[in-house]
Amino acid sequence: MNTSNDLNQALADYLQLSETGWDVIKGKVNYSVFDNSSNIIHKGQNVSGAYLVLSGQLRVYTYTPQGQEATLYLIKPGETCVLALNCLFNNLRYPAWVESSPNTNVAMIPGPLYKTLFQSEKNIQDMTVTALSTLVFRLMNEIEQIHSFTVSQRLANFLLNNANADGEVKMTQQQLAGHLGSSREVVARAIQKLNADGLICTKRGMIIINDINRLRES
Amino acid sequence: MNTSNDLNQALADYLQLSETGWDVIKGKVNYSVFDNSSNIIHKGQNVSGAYLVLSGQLRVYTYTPQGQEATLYLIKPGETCVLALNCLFNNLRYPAWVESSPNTNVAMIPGPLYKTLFQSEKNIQDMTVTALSTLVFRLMNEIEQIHSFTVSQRLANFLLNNANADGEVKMTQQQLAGHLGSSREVVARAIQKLNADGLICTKRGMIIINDINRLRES
DNA sequence: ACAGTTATGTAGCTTAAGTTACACAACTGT
DNA sequence: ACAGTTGTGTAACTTAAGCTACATAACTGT
Repeated sequence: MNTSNDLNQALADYLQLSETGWDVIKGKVNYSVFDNSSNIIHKGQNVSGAYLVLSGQLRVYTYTPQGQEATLYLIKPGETCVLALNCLFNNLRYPAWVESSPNTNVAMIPGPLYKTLFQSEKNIQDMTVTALSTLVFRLMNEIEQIHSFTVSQRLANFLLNNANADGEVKMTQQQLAGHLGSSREVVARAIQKLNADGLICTKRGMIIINDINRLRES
Repeated sequence: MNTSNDLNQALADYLQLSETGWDVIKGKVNYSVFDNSSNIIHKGQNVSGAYLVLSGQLRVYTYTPQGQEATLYLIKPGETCVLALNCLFNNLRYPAWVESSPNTNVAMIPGPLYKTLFQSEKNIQDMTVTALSTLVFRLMNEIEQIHSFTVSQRLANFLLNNANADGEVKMTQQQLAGHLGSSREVVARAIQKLNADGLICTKRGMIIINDINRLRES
């Protein structure tokens, strides 16, 4: 996916606009192609529009008071950056950092344009509200998890939710710690335990689920 | 606020609908008057519409795995129940319990009607998106707080944010624990410390802030 | 092949917070 | 006034999780 036509088509597929809606933004969408991993937004920046990932992946993260990165969430193809929408509708500055994976294409619809679309395009309304509500549920669920479960249980949960088809999670322990809001040592301890029980096995930069059923119950 | 006219007027003030918009819902809004504290929604219930608090207060809560209540948030006059909106737009069942304070008036706009209004009424769009995004920020902030601060610091924060004009927070320690997602004993310990340092003083069912500046820095 | 870098495994110490348990104080209703 | 209920104060114990520290393993580039 590299030609301008490809990108336009991908965007159109995701947005499902009416003809008049499409006319509004035609030629005004800003496409960015990131070949390498690079920073896109930094904290405090003004949000210029709605970001829609066409391919690749974006990572949204903040820093803990101790100075280590803490990943908030990942944005996959077809998804928008909810925080950016938030900022857009409330005129706030972006509260986090965003970094792209290699080979990532992003479409940016300028803020005023997006707001115009939002007023009349049913699909944009739906996408916006759905994105926001999904996040609300995810966050509430996470708060509940933090209060109710140990890091070990949350790790098991995270692995189950983020494993690919082969049962692998390709992340370093440091990255896992970032996602769980904990430290590498604590995560390593939990991994060690799961490993000893034979539920998972570890490789450099990845974890492989051995026994998905027992991991679910752990 | 008790006559049907009063309620209608209060609703109109909050919604700021166009004339056509108002015509759509006229006579179809369901007003509820709760004189005493009573349960309004229970977990798993289908959400019938958008709830707008006209006076009094609603409390949204779940239960911890240990069986104790954990307050998620309070809904004050002029605010809607965001979780209900969420459920409405995603056809989900309500994930928590809701209880009213004494003397609470609530307007319920049936779901289909609300969705119709949402498509064209700018103010309803704004209210909905604002309510959702505000919640997103609050939740993210809370997750950050949980990871970064002690219960004592979060308590201080909570007291500062929820004190009335006289610097009082009229809640029992059990209720405070519910809001912080902790246990009464831990909260009592934190209170004891703040009390010993002279930052607050305690009465049965309430806490009074003595030194707001030092509490901010604690 | 080798040096440099990044990731992992482990140990020991410290502390915030959860848990259990109970005495006592303050309200409530009759 | 009294019994019952609800809220508060406090102590002792246990544990998850954070922090420091370091050895070793696995990659990377030249």
